[in-house]
Amino acid sequence: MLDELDIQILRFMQKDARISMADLADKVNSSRSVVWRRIQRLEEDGVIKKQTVLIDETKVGLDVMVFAHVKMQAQNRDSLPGFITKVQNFPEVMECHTLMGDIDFLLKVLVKNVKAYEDFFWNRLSQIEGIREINSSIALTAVKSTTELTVPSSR
Amino acid sequence: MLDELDIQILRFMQKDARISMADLADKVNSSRSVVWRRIQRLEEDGVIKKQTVLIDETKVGLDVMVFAHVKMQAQNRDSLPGFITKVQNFPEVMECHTLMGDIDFLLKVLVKNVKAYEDFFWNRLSQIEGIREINSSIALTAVKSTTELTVPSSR
DNA sequence: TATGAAAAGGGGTTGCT
DNA sequence: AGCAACCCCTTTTCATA
Repeated sequence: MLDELDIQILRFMQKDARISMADLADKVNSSRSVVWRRIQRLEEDGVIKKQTVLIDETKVGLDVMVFAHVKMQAQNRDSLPGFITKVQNFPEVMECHTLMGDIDFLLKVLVKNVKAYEDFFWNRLSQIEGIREINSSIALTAVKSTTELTVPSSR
Repeated sequence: MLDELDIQILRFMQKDARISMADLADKVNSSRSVVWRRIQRLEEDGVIKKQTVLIDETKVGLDVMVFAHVKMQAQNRDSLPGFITKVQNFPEVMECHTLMGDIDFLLKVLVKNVKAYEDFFWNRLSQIEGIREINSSIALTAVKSTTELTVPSSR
Protein backbone atom coordinates (compact mmCIF):
# COMPACT_ATOMS: atom_id res chain seq x y z
CA MET A 1 0.00 0.00 0.00
CA LEU A 2 2.74 2.46 0.95
CA ASP A 3 5.96 2.41 -1.01
CA GLU A 4 9.35 3.82 -0.15
CA LEU A 5 8.53 7.19 -1.75
CA ASP A 6 5.44 7.63 0.43
CA ILE A 7 7.48 6.85 3.49
CA GLN A 8 10.22 9.31 2.56
CA ILE A 9 7.60 12.00 2.05
CA LEU A 10 6.07 11.27 5.43
CA ARG A 11 9.45 11.51 7.13
CA PHE A 12 10.24 14.92 5.69
CA MET A 13 6.77 16.26 6.36
CA GLN A 14 6.97 15.19 9.97
CA LYS A 15 10.15 17.21 10.38
CA ASP A 16 8.62 20.29 8.75
CA ALA A 17 5.16 20.28 7.27
CA ARG A 18 5.79 23.60 5.56
CA ILE A 19 8.49 22.30 3.26
CA SER A 20 7.73 23.39 -0.28
CA MET A 21 6.82 20.93 -3.01
CA ALA A 22 9.98 21.89 -4.91
CA ASP A 23 12.28 21.23 -1.96
CA LEU A 24 10.47 18.05 -1.05
CA ALA A 25 10.61 16.80 -4.63
CA ASP A 26 14.37 17.44 -4.66
CA LYS A 27 14.94 15.59 -1.40
CA VAL A 28 13.06 12.50 -2.52
CA ASN A 29 14.36 12.70 -6.11
CA SER A 30 10.99 13.16 -7.72
CA SER A 31 8.93 15.92 -9.29
CA ARG A 32 6.53 18.48 -7.82
CA SER A 33 3.41 16.94 -9.30
CA VAL A 34 4.23 13.40 -8.28
CA VAL A 35 4.93 14.45 -4.74
CA TRP A 36 1.82 16.62 -4.63
CA ARG A 37 -0.39 13.78 -5.83
CA ARG A 38 1.18 11.41 -3.30
CA ILE A 39 0.39 13.80 -0.47
CA GLN A 40 -3.20 14.11 -1.69
CA ARG A 41 -3.54 10.35 -1.62
CA LEU A 42 -1.94 10.07 1.81
CA GLU A 43 -4.49 12.54 3.12
CA GLU A 44 -7.44 10.87 1.41
CA ASP A 45 -6.39 7.50 2.77
CA GLY A 46 -6.06 8.94 6.25
CA VAL A 47 -2.39 8.11 6.55
CA ILE A 48 -1.84 11.80 7.19
CA LYS A 49 -4.48 12.52 9.80
CA LYS A 50 -3.93 16.22 9.88
CA GLN A 51 -1.52 19.06 9.69
CA THR A 52 -1.01 20.91 12.93
CA VAL A 53 1.27 23.12 15.00
CA LEU A 54 3.02 21.86 18.11
CA ILE A 55 2.78 24.29 20.98
CA ASP A 56 5.23 24.66 23.84
CA GLU A 57 2.96 23.87 26.78
CA THR A 58 4.92 25.86 29.31
CA LYS A 59 4.73 28.96 27.09
CA VAL A 60 0.93 28.88 27.32
CA GLY A 61 1.00 28.38 31.05
CA LEU A 62 0.57 24.63 31.25
CA ASP A 63 3.53 23.72 33.42
CA VAL A 64 2.49 20.50 35.10
CA MET A 65 2.07 17.12 33.44
CA VAL A 66 0.64 14.26 35.44
CA PHE A 67 0.15 10.64 34.56
CA ALA A 68 -2.86 9.15 36.30
CA HIS A 69 -3.32 5.41 36.41
CA VAL A 70 -7.00 4.77 36.98
CA LYS A 71 -8.17 1.31 38.05
CA MET A 72 -11.86 0.58 37.63
CA GLN A 73 -14.04 -1.68 39.73
CA ALA A 74 -13.87 -5.00 37.93
CA GLN A 75 -17.46 -6.02 38.60
CA ASN A 76 -19.45 -3.31 36.83
CA ARG A 77 -18.25 -2.92 33.29
CA ASP A 78 -21.34 -0.79 32.74
CA SER A 79 -19.54 2.22 34.13
CA LEU A 80 -16.83 2.15 31.46
CA PRO A 81 -18.70 4.08 28.75
CA GLY A 82 -19.57 6.72 31.34
CA PHE A 83 -15.95 7.06 32.32
CA ILE A 84 -14.82 7.36 28.75
CA THR A 85 -17.28 10.05 27.71
CA LYS A 86 -16.60 12.10 30.85
CA VAL A 87 -12.86 11.87 30.39
CA GLN A 88 -13.09 12.89 26.74
CA ASN A 89 -14.72 16.13 27.74
CA PHE A 90 -12.10 17.12 30.30
CA PRO A 91 -9.81 19.59 28.52
CA GLU A 92 -7.06 18.75 31.00
CA VAL A 93 -6.87 15.19 29.66
CA MET A 94 -4.48 15.01 26.73
CA GLU A 95 -4.53 11.27 26.27
CA CYS A 96 -6.49 8.36 27.64
CA HIS A 97 -5.34 4.85 26.90
CA THR A 98 -7.05 1.62 27.83
CA LEU A 99 -4.54 -0.82 29.23
CA MET A 100 -4.66 -4.56 28.76
CA GLY A 101 -5.12 -6.93 31.63
CA ASP A 102 -7.15 -5.33 34.35
CA ILE A 103 -9.74 -2.79 33.40
CA ASP A 104 -7.74 0.34 33.75
CA PHE A 105 -6.77 3.53 32.05
CA LEU A 106 -3.67 5.64 31.73
CA LEU A 107 -4.33 9.36 31.50
CA LYS A 108 -1.90 12.06 30.49
CA VAL A 109 -3.08 15.24 32.13
CA LEU A 110 -1.81 18.75 31.48
CA VAL A 111 -2.60 21.58 33.91
CA LYS A 112 -1.32 24.99 34.98
CA ASN A 113 0.07 23.99 38.35
CA VAL A 114 -0.20 21.46 41.13
CA LYS A 115 -3.16 23.27 42.64
CA ALA A 116 -5.02 22.94 39.35
CA TYR A 117 -4.30 19.23 39.35
CA GLU A 118 -5.59 18.85 42.88
CA ASP A 119 -8.78 20.56 41.80
CA PHE A 120 -9.04 18.38 38.70
CA PHE A 121 -8.36 15.25 40.71
CA TRP A 122 -10.77 15.80 43.58
CA ASN A 123 -13.58 17.73 41.92
CA ARG A 124 -13.68 16.12 38.52
CA LEU A 125 -11.77 12.89 38.05
CA SER A 126 -12.46 11.12 41.33
CA GLN A 127 -16.16 12.03 41.09
CA ILE A 128 -16.66 9.61 38.21
CA GLU A 129 -18.55 6.41 39.09
CA GLY A 130 -16.88 3.05 39.19
CA ILE A 131 -13.32 4.03 40.01
CA ARG A 132 -11.48 1.75 42.42
CA GLU A 133 -8.10 3.45 42.64
CA ILE A 134 -6.09 6.28 41.11
CA ASN A 135 -2.32 6.57 41.16
CA SER A 136 -0.95 9.92 40.09
CA SER A 137 2.64 10.80 39.36
CA ILE A 138 3.93 14.15 38.24
CA ALA A 139 6.15 14.03 35.17
CA LEU A 140 9.29 16.09 35.49
CA THR A 141 11.49 16.48 32.46
CA ALA A 142 10.39 14.87 29.24
CA VAL A 143 13.54 13.20 27.98
CA LYS A 144 11.85 12.54 24.70
CA SER A 145 8.47 13.77 23.65
CA THR A 146 7.50 13.61 20.06
CA THR A 147 4.72 13.05 17.63
CA GLU A 148 7.40 12.10 15.16
CA LEU A 149 6.96 8.40 14.97
CA THR A 150 9.70 6.63 13.09
CA VAL A 151 8.05 5.28 10.00
CA PRO A 152 9.36 1.77 9.35
CA SER A 153 10.87 1.13 5.94
CA SER A 154 9.60 -2.28 5.00
CA ARG A 155 6.09 -3.50 5.51
CA MET B 1 2.65 37.92 27.09
CA LEU B 2 -0.01 36.11 25.10
CA ASP B 3 -3.32 37.84 24.61
CA GLU B 4 -6.68 36.44 23.60
CA LEU B 5 -5.94 36.95 19.88
CA ASP B 6 -2.76 34.87 20.07
CA ILE B 7 -4.65 32.11 21.80
CA GLN B 8 -7.43 32.12 19.21
CA ILE B 9 -4.84 31.89 16.46
CA LEU B 10 -3.15 28.95 18.20
CA ARG B 11 -6.46 27.14 18.56
CA PHE B 12 -7.30 27.43 14.87
CA MET B 13 -3.80 26.49 13.78
CA GLN B 14 -3.88 23.39 15.93
CA LYS B 15 -7.05 22.28 14.17
CA ASP B 16 -5.59 22.91 10.73
CA ALA B 17 -2.15 24.39 10.25
CA ARG B 18 -2.78 24.94 6.55
CA ILE B 19 -5.55 27.46 7.06
CA SER B 20 -4.92 30.52 4.89
CA MET B 21 -4.17 33.93 6.36
CA ALA B 22 -7.38 35.29 4.88
CA ASP B 23 -9.57 32.60 6.45
CA LEU B 24 -7.77 32.79 9.75
CA ALA B 25 -8.07 36.58 9.82
CA ASP B 26 -11.81 36.23 9.23
CA LYS B 27 -12.26 33.68 11.99
CA VAL B 28 -10.48 35.77 14.59
CA ASN B 29 -11.96 39.06 13.34
CA SER B 30 -8.68 40.63 12.41
CA SER B 31 -6.68 41.42 9.31
CA ARG B 32 -4.19 39.41 7.30
CA SER B 33 -1.22 41.54 8.29
CA VAL B 34 -1.98 41.48 11.99
CA VAL B 35 -2.47 37.73 12.02
CA TRP B 36 0.64 37.18 9.94
CA ARG B 37 2.80 39.21 12.32
CA ARG B 38 1.34 37.43 15.32
CA ILE B 39 2.26 34.05 13.88
CA GLN B 40 5.79 35.27 13.17
CA ARG B 41 6.13 36.35 16.78
CA LEU B 42 4.68 33.09 18.10
CA GLU B 43 7.28 31.19 16.09
CA GLU B 44 10.16 33.46 17.12
CA ASP B 45 9.19 33.15 20.76
CA GLY B 46 9.02 29.38 20.47
CA VAL B 47 5.36 29.19 21.41
CA ILE B 48 4.82 27.40 18.13
CA LYS B 49 7.55 24.77 18.23
CA LYS B 50 6.97 23.40 14.79
CA GLN B 51 4.54 22.55 12.09
CA THR B 52 4.07 18.87 11.44
CA VAL B 53 1.79 16.16 10.10
CA LEU B 54 0.10 13.61 12.34
CA ILE B 55 0.33 10.11 10.97
CA ASP B 56 -2.07 7.25 11.62
CA GLU B 57 0.30 4.74 13.20
CA THR B 58 -1.68 1.67 12.20
CA LYS B 59 -1.63 2.80 8.56
CA VAL B 60 2.16 2.65 8.56
CA GLY B 61 2.21 -0.72 10.22
CA LEU B 62 2.78 0.30 13.82
CA ASP B 63 -0.09 -1.51 15.48
CA VAL B 64 1.09 -2.05 19.02
CA MET B 65 1.54 0.62 21.67
CA VAL B 66 3.10 -0.32 24.98
CA PHE B 67 3.65 1.70 28.11
CA ALA B 68 6.74 0.60 29.99
CA HIS B 69 7.27 1.72 33.54
CA VAL B 70 11.00 1.48 34.22
CA LYS B 71 12.26 1.63 37.79
CA MET B 72 15.95 2.32 38.25
CA GLN B 73 18.26 1.13 40.99
CA ALA B 74 18.11 3.91 43.54
CA GLN B 75 21.74 3.69 44.64
CA ASN B 76 23.60 4.50 41.44
CA ARG B 77 22.30 7.69 39.94
CA ASP B 78 25.31 7.59 37.66
CA SER B 79 23.50 5.25 35.33
CA LEU B 80 20.70 7.73 34.59
CA PRO B 81 22.46 9.70 31.84
CA GLY B 82 23.34 6.43 30.14
CA PHE B 83 19.75 5.30 30.26
CA ILE B 84 18.51 8.57 28.86
CA THR B 85 20.88 8.72 25.90
CA LYS B 86 20.24 5.09 24.99
CA VAL B 87 16.49 5.50 25.18
CA GLN B 88 16.59 8.63 23.03
CA ASN B 89 18.17 6.67 20.23
CA PHE B 90 15.61 3.88 20.20
CA PRO B 91 13.21 4.68 17.37
CA GLU B 92 10.56 2.57 19.07
CA VAL B 93 10.42 4.99 22.00
CA MET B 94 7.94 7.78 21.29
CA GLU B 95 8.06 9.43 24.68
CA CYS B 96 10.14 9.11 27.82
CA HIS B 97 9.03 10.94 30.93
CA THR B 98 10.84 11.15 34.24
CA LEU B 99 8.41 10.58 37.06
CA MET B 100 8.60 12.25 40.44
CA GLY B 101 9.23 10.33 43.60
CA ASP B 102 11.28 7.27 42.88
CA ILE B 103 13.80 7.37 40.10
CA ASP B 104 11.73 5.98 37.32
CA PHE B 105 10.64 6.54 33.79
CA LEU B 106 7.49 6.09 31.79
CA LEU B 107 8.06 5.10 28.16
CA LYS B 108 5.54 5.13 25.37
CA VAL B 109 6.71 2.57 22.86
CA LEU B 110 5.32 2.01 19.37
CA VAL B 111 6.10 -1.18 17.47
CA LYS B 112 4.77 -3.33 14.63
CA ASN B 113 3.51 -6.20 16.70
CA VAL B 114 3.91 -8.01 19.99
CA LYS B 115 6.87 -9.97 18.67
CA ALA B 116 8.64 -6.71 17.86
CA TYR B 117 8.01 -5.54 21.39
CA GLU B 118 9.42 -8.72 22.84
CA ASP B 119 12.53 -8.20 20.78
CA PHE B 120 12.77 -4.56 21.83
CA PHE B 121 12.21 -5.45 25.46
CA TRP B 122 14.70 -8.30 25.80
CA ASN B 123 17.41 -7.30 23.34
CA ARG B 124 17.45 -3.55 23.77
CA LEU B 125 15.59 -2.10 26.71
CA SER B 126 16.43 -4.61 29.45
CA GLN B 127 20.10 -4.60 28.40
CA ILE B 128 20.56 -1.08 29.73
CA GLU B 129 22.54 -0.82 32.98
CA GLY B 130 20.97 0.13 36.27
CA ILE B 131 17.41 -1.03 35.71
CA ARG B 132 15.68 -2.60 38.69
CA GLU B 133 12.28 -3.43 37.27
CA ILE B 134 10.16 -2.94 34.16
CA ASN B 135 6.39 -3.15 34.01
CA SER B 136 4.91 -3.26 30.53
CA SER B 137 1.28 -2.93 29.58
CA ILE B 138 -0.10 -3.00 26.10
CA ALA B 139 -2.41 -0.09 25.29
CA LEU B 140 -5.57 -1.14 23.53
CA THR B 141 -7.87 1.56 22.24
CA ALA B 142 -6.83 5.14 22.69
CA VAL B 143 -9.97 6.81 23.93
CA LYS B 144 -8.35 10.15 23.44
CA SER B 145 -5.05 10.84 21.84
CA THR B 146 -4.18 14.30 20.78
CA THR B 147 -1.45 16.85 20.48
CA GLU B 148 -4.19 19.45 20.59
CA LEU B 149 -3.70 20.82 24.03
CA THR B 150 -6.50 23.07 25.15
CA VAL B 151 -4.93 26.48 25.40
CA PRO B 152 -6.24 28.14 28.57
CA SER B 153 -7.88 31.52 28.09
CA SER B 154 -6.64 33.55 31.01
CA ARG B 155 -3.12 33.59 32.30
C1' DT C 1 4.33 52.01 16.67
C1' DA C 2 0.74 49.46 14.69
C1' DT C 3 -2.28 48.80 10.90
C1' DG C 4 -3.98 48.31 6.14
C1' DA C 5 -3.33 48.24 1.24
C1' DA C 6 -1.14 46.77 -2.46
C1' DA C 7 3.02 45.11 -4.97
C1' DA C 8 6.11 41.27 -5.67
C1' DG C 9 7.45 36.85 -5.43
C1' DG C 10 7.01 32.01 -4.57
C1' DG C 11 4.65 27.88 -4.59
C1' DG C 12 0.46 25.01 -4.92
C1' DT C 13 -2.46 23.23 -8.47
C1' DT C 14 -3.92 21.67 -12.89
C1' DG C 15 -3.88 20.09 -17.70
C1' DC C 16 -1.30 18.18 -21.19
C1' DT C 17 2.25 15.23 -23.12
C1' DA D 1 5.47 10.44 -14.37
C1' DG D 2 7.13 14.93 -15.69
C1' DC D 3 6.79 19.60 -17.62
C1' DA D 4 5.11 24.07 -17.77
C1' DA D 5 1.73 27.54 -17.17
C1' DC D 6 -1.52 29.57 -14.23
C1' DC D 7 -3.25 31.57 -10.36
C1' DC D 8 -3.70 32.12 -5.63
C1' DC D 9 -1.68 33.16 -1.31
C1' DT D 10 2.19 34.28 1.39
C1' DT D 11 5.41 37.79 2.30
C1' DT D 12 7.35 42.27 1.87
C1' DT D 13 7.13 46.99 1.44
C1' DC D 14 5.21 51.38 1.87
C1' DA D 15 1.98 54.85 3.33
C1' DT D 16 -1.00 56.31 6.90
C1' DA D 17 -2.91 57.25 11.56
